[in-house]
Amino acid sequence: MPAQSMDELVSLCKRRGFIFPGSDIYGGLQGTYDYGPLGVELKNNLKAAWWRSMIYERDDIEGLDASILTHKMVLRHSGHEATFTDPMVDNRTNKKRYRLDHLLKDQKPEILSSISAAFGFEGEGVDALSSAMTKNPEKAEVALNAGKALDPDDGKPGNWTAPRPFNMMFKTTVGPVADEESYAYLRPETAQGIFTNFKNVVDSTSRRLPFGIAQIGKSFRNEITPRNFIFRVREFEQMELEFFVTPGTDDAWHSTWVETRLQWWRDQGLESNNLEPYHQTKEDLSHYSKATVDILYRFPHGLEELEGIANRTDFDLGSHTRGNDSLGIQANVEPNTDSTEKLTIPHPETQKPIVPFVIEPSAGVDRGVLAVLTEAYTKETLENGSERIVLKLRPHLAPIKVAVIPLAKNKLEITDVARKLKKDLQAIGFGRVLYEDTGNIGKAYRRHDEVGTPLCITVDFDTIGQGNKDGSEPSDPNLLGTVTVRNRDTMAQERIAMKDLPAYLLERLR
RNA sequence: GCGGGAGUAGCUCAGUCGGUAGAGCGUCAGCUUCCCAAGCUGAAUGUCGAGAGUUCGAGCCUCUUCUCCCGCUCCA
Repeated sequence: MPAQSMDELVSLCKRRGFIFPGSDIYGGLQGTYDYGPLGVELKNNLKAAWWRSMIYERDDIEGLDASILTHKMVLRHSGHEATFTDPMVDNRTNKKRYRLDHLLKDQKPEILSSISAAFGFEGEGVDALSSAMTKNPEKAEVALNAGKALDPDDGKPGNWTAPRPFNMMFKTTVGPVADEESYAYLRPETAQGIFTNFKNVVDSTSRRLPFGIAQIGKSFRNEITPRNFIFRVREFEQMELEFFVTPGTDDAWHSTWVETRLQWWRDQGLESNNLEPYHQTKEDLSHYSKATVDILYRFPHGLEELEGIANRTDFDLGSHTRGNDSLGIQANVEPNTDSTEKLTIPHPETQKPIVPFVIEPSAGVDRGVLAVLTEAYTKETLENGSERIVLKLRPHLAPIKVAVIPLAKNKLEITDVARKLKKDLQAIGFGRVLYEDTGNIGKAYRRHDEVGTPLCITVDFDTIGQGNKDGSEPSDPNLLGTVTVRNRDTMAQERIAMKDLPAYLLERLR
């Protein structure tokens, strides 16, 4: 049974060195977490598994690592400057806070028109009214109160503040002079770096449709309320694929990718009944998307998004394309005279330049780590009544692959063999091997259960051809040069010759 | 940002009326044991989240602030 509460996971992560609060010794910085010695291994393993499945095991995807600092024009034309700046208003009476456009949409028609009249608005539509009000906050405050806008919570007229922008993107100054214009953004998603490099990748790899560009990297969002451990944080890591397809084939590719991604998460050890695809409704869809399927996972705090697979149509490449009004782009894109490029590729049949559609499977690395930890966390009651905590991680994700344990830590003949074995196994290169000599053998096993080490190898007296501590009992000559290998999940042990270990381990740690 | 709860050793937590800082587990060293958290001896680790105030004296009372949890709000 997976972890039931976030608290027990947080505690294990801190205790064993997976994840710590960011800036801990100064009281912590909200929405930041640091990965410790075991956490970084786990996270790297998860990313490596994704990269392998995208880049190495397929023939139609290229890799990329774009910079985090991003030109403001990129995020202007991507639509983020507009949509990531939500004007908020507060009701002073009951202390509730709303997005201005949401609040307006909740009003009855007659109230909406009296607000509109009080503001002196002459255009059409709630969104236009909202953006007009955002540009003139003082007048907007007067209009909201004069028009008696109702609070959706209690249905009474509120005492409204002026709308104030809340920017979800982190800005930073670039260069020595901090003035109005010398700023850049920390990217709010890795995707834009892929779109801006579309032409570079196509030109340097001779790719033709369909093909994808994959990237893993940090992104930053100034979340209002970071919450739930590493689930919602301000600095996080994404694994994103932008898969470019011929318009018309996009729906089929979208379904294909949903299936592919679900299977990948199952391969990381997540149980099917804890994974749930969710088809976003029209109201949920973001500004760029034609259809989005979320892969939800049953986290300790609830069923929430692990990955989103969006059909972004030709919106992104279209938006970043110079002279995009002449290319028959299907998405509703703003004219672009800032970009220097046409982000097009020949149509596979007509060879005419087109802006392709893009399917985007976008997964959160940190959320993935949290899901994998949640799923793996297991509390078992043993036959003797004692309890053990086991992280039943898939071997390819385990931070430590093998622990080599000398049965007696003060017996040189044994520790020498164990140390040499550790070194030899490490050299094979399947991941981290640890020499473990703290406490007694049972303690060592339990410690490695708790961090998910799949196999523990014990060097004992038989290994060195000695029946017991002082050699007073005869040793079985067949056991000379063999060790015991103990399985994390079953606790069963096997006797294996040291020379056979490399093959044995490679087969089991894949 | 609002409302509620919490913050004391690495973890889980106790701390009475305001009067010298505690337990269990864990960690480290040594001994012992030698295959599933056994035992013995010893040790380290606390600005009691931070700052200010009241007081002869504050872990405890007051204020400010930070962080975490729950519920709102938000969530490309």
